[in-house]
Amino acid sequence: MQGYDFRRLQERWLPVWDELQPFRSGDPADTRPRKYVLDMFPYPSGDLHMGHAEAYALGDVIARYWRLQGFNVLHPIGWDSFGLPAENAAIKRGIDPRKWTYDNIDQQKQSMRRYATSFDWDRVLHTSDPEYYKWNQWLFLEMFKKGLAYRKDSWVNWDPVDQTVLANEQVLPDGTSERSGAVVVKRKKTQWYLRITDYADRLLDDLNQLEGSWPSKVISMQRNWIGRSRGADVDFVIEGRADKVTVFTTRPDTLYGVTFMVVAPDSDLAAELVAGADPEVRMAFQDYLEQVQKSTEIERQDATRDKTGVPLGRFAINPVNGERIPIWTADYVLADYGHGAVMAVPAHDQRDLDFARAFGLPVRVVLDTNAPVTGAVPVLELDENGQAILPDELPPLDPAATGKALVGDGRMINSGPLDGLSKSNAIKKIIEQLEAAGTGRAAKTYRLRDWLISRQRYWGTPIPIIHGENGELIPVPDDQLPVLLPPTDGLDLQPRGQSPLGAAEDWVTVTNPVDGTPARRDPDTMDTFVDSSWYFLRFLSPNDDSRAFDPREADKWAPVDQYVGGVTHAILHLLYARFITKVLFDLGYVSFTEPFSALLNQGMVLMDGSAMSKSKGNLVRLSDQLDEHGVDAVRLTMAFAGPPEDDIDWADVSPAGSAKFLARAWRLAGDVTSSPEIEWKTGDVALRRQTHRFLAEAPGLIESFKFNVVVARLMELVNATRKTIDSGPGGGDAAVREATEVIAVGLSLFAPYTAEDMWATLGYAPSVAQALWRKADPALLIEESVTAVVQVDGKVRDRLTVSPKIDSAELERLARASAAVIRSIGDQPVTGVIVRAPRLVNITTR
RNA sequence: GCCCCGGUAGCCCAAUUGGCAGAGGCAGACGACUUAAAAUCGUCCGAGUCAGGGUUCGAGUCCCUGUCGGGGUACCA
Repeated sequence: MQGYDFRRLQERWLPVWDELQPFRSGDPADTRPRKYVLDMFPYPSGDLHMGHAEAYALGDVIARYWRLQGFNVLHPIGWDSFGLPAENAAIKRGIDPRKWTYDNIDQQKQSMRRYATSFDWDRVLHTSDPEYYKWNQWLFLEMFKKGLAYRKDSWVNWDPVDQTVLANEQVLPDGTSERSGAVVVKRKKTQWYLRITDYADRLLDDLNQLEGSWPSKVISMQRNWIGRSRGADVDFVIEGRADKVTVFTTRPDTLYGVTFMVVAPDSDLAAELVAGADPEVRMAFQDYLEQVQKSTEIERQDATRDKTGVPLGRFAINPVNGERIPIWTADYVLADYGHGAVMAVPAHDQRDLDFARAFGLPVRVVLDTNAPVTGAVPVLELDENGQAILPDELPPLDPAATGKALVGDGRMINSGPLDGLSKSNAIKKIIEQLEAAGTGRAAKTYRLRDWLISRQRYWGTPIPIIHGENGELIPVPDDQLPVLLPPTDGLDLQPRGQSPLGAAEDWVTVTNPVDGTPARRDPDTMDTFVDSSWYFLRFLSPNDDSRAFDPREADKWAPVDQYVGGVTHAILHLLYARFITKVLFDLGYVSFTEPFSALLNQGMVLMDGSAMSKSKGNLVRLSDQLDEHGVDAVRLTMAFAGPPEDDIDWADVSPAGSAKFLARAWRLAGDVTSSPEIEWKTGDVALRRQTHRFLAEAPGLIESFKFNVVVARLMELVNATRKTIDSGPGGGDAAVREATEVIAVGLSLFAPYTAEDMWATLGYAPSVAQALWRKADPALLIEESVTAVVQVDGKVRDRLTVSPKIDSAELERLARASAAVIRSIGDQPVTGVIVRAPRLVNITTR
């Protein structure tokens, strides 16, 4: 007999699976219950790498597990194949982005096949196929018709390297582009947006449903990103202006402490207010605005930077006390948050205080934070002698002098009718008063902004809008979809800040479908996150050319039962997919509001403590690993390395060790000498118990993603079986066959080639992929005896072998009779006995 | 700055959720087989759970403080 040779196994079984196609899910006569297991689809840049290998190994464990449990599992794969890298590669090397993209897809497809991923290859999709992006355009037009897609002239994030606008979500916290790494700048542009802010409350509140099924980290990141704050809108009369200006504040209780107002320099409001001011003021404002616009996101977001700003020479009237306050402009106020204007309360807001101190503006305390809050237990500070400092001896509250805004709770002062109230009571009362007076109301606002989806690049979905001569926006009629991308011949794809499509004259020039007058196509393409926001639905009927997806299939399969992917998409992709799902629900196309019922985030694969990269010289090539250790060993290593959400440092794990274990398991099958018809009952009881304990435990471990523990249990079972063969009843024992069969089925989750070969050696055909998980025999799970620990004062003094059914009184009697226990108690009085039958007795003497 | 997560043998990780700290692997040592080596098989070596305090009959597990590491977020009114 030959030794374990992973190359031979791979060559033997791959053609068999191709022939058998055990992972097809589309049989309408299939009556098994269904599960939808989805891996995030890849972007086709080059071949698969170690990160893909981890993600797809783990997703495959879950898909194969549910199949073993008797489910019809939908486990599809496709490619997120639009996007800038294809276009940039095309520019750099002069190849058509189509060729680059589809060549890469072919390569990845072959690698996945070799990697033994259990995908349903009948359902493959590529988002760059016209058959796919047609439905992107359909979705866009559905949203356009509902007012959810709209154009807006606004300051946008501009990537000066890729020469395109970016969504807020694509700008990293350090102000650089997540794609190109360039420092993002602001430009004013008319762009297409999707009205995700209309869904902010639902996107936030529905996260509660996902609690427990999604990683809490992702949930909190999404909550943070949506960033709902509650407070009040307050209307301020502006001198010399008919309309009031509304500001949003989370601290309406401090309204009596307002000493000035600040508007965002890049807001329409600032421009309008300054228009009526003196020429010097206008000049100063212009200078300031230019200076602000020149600054990058990085500079702007540096909170330690000194406050800057200029007065606008205009005044507002505080609605609660009639005070006249100056209006300033400063870039610490953002144009697109709230109303682009704030009421400044320097005594109780650090930013306002910094600004007031920089420009000598008044500071008025309206909340005494030294005063005990009504109903609360006062916390007194102690002096150096440990004596309590009484409130009236505390240092005076003077933020103007200390530079520290008073943000705590306390008692309202200098606030007319609010005096004496606590912060939260004052907020309630002032909102009532504002509402009664008609000068304000309770309000909430969000950090989330509308989703900017237009891109000035070639390799994406054309936006299906025609611009009429008079600027009207006409949807491309349904029967003219898809709007195909023009060929790249003669087009200059070099980024120049305008969509290359605009230069394709034949393509861009059309007649107005309404009145036949000359018109032009919208030259922009969509953000590729639109493509990936609904692809999980297209998998359900990938070849349906009459609609985006078949709602009957959606009722059968969706939402996705288990989604698997990297935490890098915690905000972007997952938020967009949730949003689009809710839109499709509102439009009546689906009957659920959340796309992914459960989410597993796998960690990253590192090398020597950091992410792999060519420049760091720590790149581990997947193909090298597969050549050296084989597919099964690499997959097993991914599963065994630790909890799936933890990063794997390839330097810490041992694919060679995995290969050794697989060889050890595989040899068991060759040592089984009994036939499949053997009577299990005749087998070695100890091994049978262990086998059935594995059968009972493994499902719970898999379902809680403890793949590493399942592998460890398999190792134990292999060790025990080996022992039974070599130094027990031998390879002819029924328990050896039973254990080896269970090992083969268990291993099929992680190491399909090895498992398949074992299964054949054990005399079964055609495929372990079509086997089922065996039920554990309850009779074999009952232990005959257990070890009871006897403690004295918490220290273990004796161990007793007892029946698992022993009652407390009997166990206590045995424990107190133990010589070791009696010795250890000595002549101390026994003060208590805790009995947890059948495992533990603790006798206390204190 | 704010929010969240983590620290268990030299290393990667388990521990029925408050009940004997060790399942598994890597590395290491020794032995068997071999002319020898590899492969294989067997045996062994190993922390008292980051530090301090608290709750409890009992704490790796719960609470507090600190520390180290990781992540998210940051003029969001």
